[in-house]
Amino acid sequence: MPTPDRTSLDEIVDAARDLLEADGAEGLSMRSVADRVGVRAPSLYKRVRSRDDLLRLVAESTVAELAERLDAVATASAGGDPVLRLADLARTLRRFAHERPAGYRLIFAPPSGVALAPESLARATAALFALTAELAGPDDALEAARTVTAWATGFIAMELAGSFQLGGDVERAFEFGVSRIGKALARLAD
Amino acid sequence: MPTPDRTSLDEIVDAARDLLEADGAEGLSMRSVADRVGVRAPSLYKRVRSRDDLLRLVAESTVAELAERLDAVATASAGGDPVLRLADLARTLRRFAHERPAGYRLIFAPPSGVALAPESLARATAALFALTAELAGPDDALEAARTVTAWATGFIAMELAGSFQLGGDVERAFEFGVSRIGKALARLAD
DNA sequence: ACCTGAACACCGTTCAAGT
DNA sequence: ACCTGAACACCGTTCAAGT
Repeated sequence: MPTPDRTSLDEIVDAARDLLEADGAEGLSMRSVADRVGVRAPSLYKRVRSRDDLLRLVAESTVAELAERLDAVATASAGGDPVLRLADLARTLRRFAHERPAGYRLIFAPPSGVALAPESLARATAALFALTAELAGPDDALEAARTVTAWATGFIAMELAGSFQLGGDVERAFEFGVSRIGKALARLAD
Repeated sequence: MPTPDRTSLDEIVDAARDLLEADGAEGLSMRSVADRVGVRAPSLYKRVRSRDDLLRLVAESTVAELAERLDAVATASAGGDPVLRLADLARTLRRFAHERPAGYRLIFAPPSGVALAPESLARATAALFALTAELAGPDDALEAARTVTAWATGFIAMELAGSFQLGGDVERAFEFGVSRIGKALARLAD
């Protein structure tokens, strides 16, 4: 005789996401997630294949949210100065990382068993890609997008890890970087 | 009655480093390290405070090695074109990351309980810092160093994580990035 | 069809007992 | 002074038994 469902995949992923932000990756255990949704740990395996699979689902849901936000900013600024639009996009990424550091890290520095679908990351960086094509021209668009993405994710990763230890103004360093890189891609002097 | 030492801190750190590169961070357990040096896991606690402490020691030894390599390259190229010297330094960092990906990640994306001494990272980036001061001038030296470090570590992190999924030539993207950024810091056209 | 308790093989870590 | 086995409180995961 079938029993009524006591939870759902969505509820599990949301609980996992909350635990991840509250307690970090090591606080997200199958037992803690199960506790939060009101079942026992073995029941989770009816809906996810493994803990890594659950982490992947959290990463997918987080990257989809990030993509939406980046798209919204790109749309709102459409037609403006590309160098300034690039800075807007980079600030949006950074703001997202500050709001959801653990989820951000899960996307851009996933543990070995967790891999996003290639399309998911591509969708999130599509707005950026369009902008770098505009800035650097179609021949260098891919290289330019990789340069910006590498800088932004590297900057944010170091910031979140507390690696900027020499003092100075982190905001200023961010603005310095995005402005110089934006201009370099457009080959503008100064 | 004292028993003779059956291992040493150096031997433990070396074993941990080898296990880290061979099996990743999750393969580095106190029991596996103990096995490798021929004692039981509880004995390790005579020489390290915790597993995180052991990871920190591995990170410190790795970053010291990296610092030596970067210094050697910087010394060898002293007096040359600063933009080319910067590219040399960046390639050296990338080569190190390819040789020792797990150790590299431990330095630039350490887990939450593992923190390098501030001086260690500063010492490793000293050569880079000197070069960016030369390129961008003393007023922007810190911001310039952060821009280069962020780009290089971000690029390598994405490469190691397999995040460059749109095809294209990763070597070309690396050379494109370092050359554009180097010139941008020096404010050179093209 | 979903959920559960019990169990297995692992962890990091502590500690009393051995030499 | 160092090393050990035993133990504790955790893991992820499997599986037979319940409803």
